[in-house]
Amino acid sequence: MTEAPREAREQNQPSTRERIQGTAIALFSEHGYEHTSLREIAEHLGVTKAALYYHFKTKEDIAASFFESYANDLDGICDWGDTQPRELATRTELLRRYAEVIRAHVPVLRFMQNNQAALTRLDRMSVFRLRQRRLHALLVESDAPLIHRMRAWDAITTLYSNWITYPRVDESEDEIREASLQISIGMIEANAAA
Amino acid sequence: MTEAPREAREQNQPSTRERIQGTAIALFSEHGYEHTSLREIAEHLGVTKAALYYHFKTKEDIAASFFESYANDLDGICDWGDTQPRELATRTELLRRYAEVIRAHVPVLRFMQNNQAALTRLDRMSVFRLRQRRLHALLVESDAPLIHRMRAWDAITTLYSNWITYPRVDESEDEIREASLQISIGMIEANAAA
DNA sequence: GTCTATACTGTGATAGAC
DNA sequence: GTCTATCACAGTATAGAC
Repeated sequence: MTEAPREAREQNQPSTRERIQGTAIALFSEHGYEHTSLREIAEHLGVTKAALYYHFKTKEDIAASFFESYANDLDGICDWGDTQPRELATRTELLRRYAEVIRAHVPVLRFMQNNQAALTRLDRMSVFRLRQRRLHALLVESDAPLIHRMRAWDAITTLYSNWITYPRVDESEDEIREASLQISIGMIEANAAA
Repeated sequence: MTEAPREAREQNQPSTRERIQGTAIALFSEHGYEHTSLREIAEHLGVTKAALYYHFKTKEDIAASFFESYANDLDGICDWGDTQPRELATRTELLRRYAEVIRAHVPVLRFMQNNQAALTRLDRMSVFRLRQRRLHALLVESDAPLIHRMRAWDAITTLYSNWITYPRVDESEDEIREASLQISIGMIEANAAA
């Protein structure tokens, strides 16, 4: 449901695999990963538990499958970054593009934030962090002072953690996003100014 | 083990309750909360599962008990902050004190970061966030522009999230802590300058 | 007050028939 | 490709020994 069909064989109906993903992410978000049973997912789909095990090796494997699209988008940004000069303008543009990717994957990122332990188990967290480090390497020189490297790291984390943890009251999603981006860009500008 | 004895009755040996806490936080950190069974904890202590249930209502209750000391320390900071003028010098000092509290509770905070979902279940996460918001209210005026309020929020989260998520290589814990604090203070200085 | 013995329900997972 | 049957083990609960 959330995810666009990857291989649209008949273009008509989502595959069983995709239906499982859709139901799973909905229930995981509602009740949490650990408190959503496979029986529950199976019942929502009108199949048995064992049917799920045909499509996914384990329960954690279902969760891990959510990240494919996000990881691809992030790779795309870094690929672009590799072709650009290592200067401030490139870096602000990288952050702008990353903000867009985040925007398109908020449910997945929120799920990740809430279930880091489960994802670490399946070595999915390291895949995520590896990409985060690749982006980081584009935002700051590796021989820069610690505080510069750390500020670049914060520029990345700020961008999605505010979206998830900042205690909103009246503000719209767009306002949050815009302010996050401004703070994030401000941090690498501070690096460039020094 | 990690926690200082609260009520030192005989001053000699830790109580069973404290022994459970010590073993639990060690095993939770090693294998993760969800993948540590009560049987495992009980076996390490040479008691039965049921004995754990005498001292704690549920498994989640064990995890929740870790936070008492941290919460108290954070309350202490805010109590002090309430007596001070609402100006920049107070705010940098608040961050400095908070950094010290974090330093004393890194294992607990790391555990929290990794198991947000489990803690949300027991309504322990909201207790934590409530205190975070109290500190936030001391760092920024409630009618300040969104970007200022958000920057104050980032000043708080940066302080402990860098400690946990920043990909360290050679840097010592002290260097990380010092750099985090500097970035954090820089953010509320940016607020004051505007 | 502190613990053991025992049992219960529901979980993720597997093997093998259709 | 899907289902039935079954598994070991999880968290939980209670009765009762010391």
